[in-house]
Amino acid sequence: MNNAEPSKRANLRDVAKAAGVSVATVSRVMNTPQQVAETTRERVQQVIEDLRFRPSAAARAINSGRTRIVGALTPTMDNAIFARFLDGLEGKLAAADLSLVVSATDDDPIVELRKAKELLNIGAEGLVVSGVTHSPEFLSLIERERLPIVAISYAQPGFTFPTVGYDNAEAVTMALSHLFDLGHRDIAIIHGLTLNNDRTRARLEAIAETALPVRLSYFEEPIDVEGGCRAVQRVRQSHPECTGYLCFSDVLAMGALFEAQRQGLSIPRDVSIMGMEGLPLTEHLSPSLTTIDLSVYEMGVATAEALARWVNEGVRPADHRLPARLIKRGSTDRARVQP
Amino acid sequence: MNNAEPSKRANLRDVAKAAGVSVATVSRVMNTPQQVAETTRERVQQVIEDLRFRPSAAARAINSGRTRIVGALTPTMDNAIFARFLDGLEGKLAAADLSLVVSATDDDPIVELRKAKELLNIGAEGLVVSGVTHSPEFLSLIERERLPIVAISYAQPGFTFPTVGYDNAEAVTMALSHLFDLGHRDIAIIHGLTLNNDRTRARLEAIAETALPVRLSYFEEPIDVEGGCRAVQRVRQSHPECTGYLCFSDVLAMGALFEAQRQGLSIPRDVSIMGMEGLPLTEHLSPSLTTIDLSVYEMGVATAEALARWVNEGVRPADHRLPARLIKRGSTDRARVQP
DNA sequence: CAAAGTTATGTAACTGGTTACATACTGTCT
DNA sequence: AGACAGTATGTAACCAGTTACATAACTTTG
Repeated sequence: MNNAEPSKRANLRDVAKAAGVSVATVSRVMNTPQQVAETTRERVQQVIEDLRFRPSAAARAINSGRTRIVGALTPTMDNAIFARFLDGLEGKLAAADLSLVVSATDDDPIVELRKAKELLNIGAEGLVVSGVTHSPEFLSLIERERLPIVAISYAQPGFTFPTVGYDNAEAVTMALSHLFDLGHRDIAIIHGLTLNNDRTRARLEAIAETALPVRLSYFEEPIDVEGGCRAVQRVRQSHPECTGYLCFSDVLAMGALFEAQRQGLSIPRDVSIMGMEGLPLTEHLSPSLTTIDLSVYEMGVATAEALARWVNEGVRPADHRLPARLIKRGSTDRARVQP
Repeated sequence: MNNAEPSKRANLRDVAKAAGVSVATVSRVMNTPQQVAETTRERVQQVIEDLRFRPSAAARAINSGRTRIVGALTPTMDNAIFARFLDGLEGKLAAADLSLVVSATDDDPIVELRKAKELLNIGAEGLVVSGVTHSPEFLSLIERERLPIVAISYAQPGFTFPTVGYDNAEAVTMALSHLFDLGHRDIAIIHGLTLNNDRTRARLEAIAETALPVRLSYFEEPIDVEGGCRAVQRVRQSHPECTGYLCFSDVLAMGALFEAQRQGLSIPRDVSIMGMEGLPLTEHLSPSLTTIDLSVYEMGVATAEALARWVNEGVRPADHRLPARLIKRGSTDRARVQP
């Protein structure tokens, strides 16, 4: 009575044998059930359930050439902005029956290339990358594989791959103008590392070309709250005349706000601070943070739609430009009259 | 002269033919190169490069039975705590040559079951889930597939699957004791939705069993900054006598802090507020937030190590209990003397 | 009632790798 | 010189599905 089954997973042949039909019939029950007579279909279904048959993804993939997997290469996940983006991305991809593999690049092109290759090795059918600057090896890899790929956080119609993102120049100009309109003339630009980050560089270039009569000073720090704090310490030391702090990220802006308050500054009376991104959190700070909303969640959704159509239907998506919108809140106000 | 190649991707046979060797030799060049004579190996390597040959992941998987993919089912990604966890998880998994597919369940067991099935369908070799409460269908699915799986955020030795997490009861008791030691007797417990969240429920149960002579009132809100704000509004209305606010999440605590300050309360003079999780951000708030550090990043790393060993080497990991540590900061202090 | 059409099912080739086994070649030892 | 070991390579089966084509049974039509 020792029913010592090897307990191996059942395959198509096992099901066919148990149901007394051919493998083709079982395959049809699963893929085109209307082609199978009702009695046969029900019998096969029953066997499938009894044997707990689950078709092998690999075997399917080998025939269809499809894995239904796409990959996202982001600098990190531990950053509110990418977390929010990925949340939007995953939700919409799942609706299109695609699975999302995430991979952090740490803003290093070498890591990006390596991880992109790994994604291809596991059969990713499409990719999401951050920004439009990539290593030549990466670009040629994508090109020769003819891989569907979408670049995010950067609106650049006509780029090598479709872009889903905002116009960084427009967004930063909007921010600078806001401070200018409030009378700020000495402005500290607090930004993330420019190394391997074209979004930051694009914003800096736009700022550099401004026609507004403002005096700018620049402070580079890693994009975390700590970085925002340190930036403000540096601003206070080297450029205490600045009355407007423009941060290229809400995270930096939060750090800046906290540190400025810790230093006894009243925001916005003494100094105006603004961020960029539009994280939900910023609304609840005291004072609430003026920011440029970059619709990050929507970017995730739009990216998923674009990539899903390309991967599933072969339609290369058009560029998708997301609006940048000034959200005026409590952390910015008219500049104090200079002494 | 029209060299109209169909430009199909090269496969093993193509490479073998072009190099004038058998498919077995090409396969050996890729997997056990030392078995192949040097001249042959070099010739084949050259053809592989010329033809841009990339072995099909599906074909490999069909033979090895391995996909090198694992899945993580988290309630959401758009939450600092899971983002940080996933970041640690992905990094360590990548080092073990495993790819991470993420899937948001929205704390809904039905979605969890559906997405778990989808992960199995794409061939996930292992799973990460949040907490130890799951639908019976989910549990039996895991059991009959004998799938390596790790539950996080919950230390429970002897549970159906290995757990990597902290002791929720210990953590919350630590928090409550801290407030008690500071003289707080009327304490508001601000927590996330209990529905489908066993971490929250475990903390509530531990709190309910406390021997400390304190008067507790409970406020349930979604875990976001907004929720923290609303909770404080409710506390101020219905239980203004509370001097200690214990939030089960740093995100709630931030909202609570902001709202309390907005209502003109001085923290920690009028009210002490504390969170749980130990997000880096909390250190920089004004006042800095007292919290229970739950080593979330480390949890990601430990989970990756546990799951990677199980998936790669077949070794079912032991439970891994992470320390909960009180980080005393500026947002808590001695309770005002009651009038 | 035979020809034609429809429907259900089966056979076997095919996808792209891996690998057990067979074979051919080279060198060593007695 | 012949037996033997060791190395390099090839042949073909195999993994678990899909699908083109063949076939059989049954229905419809002239």
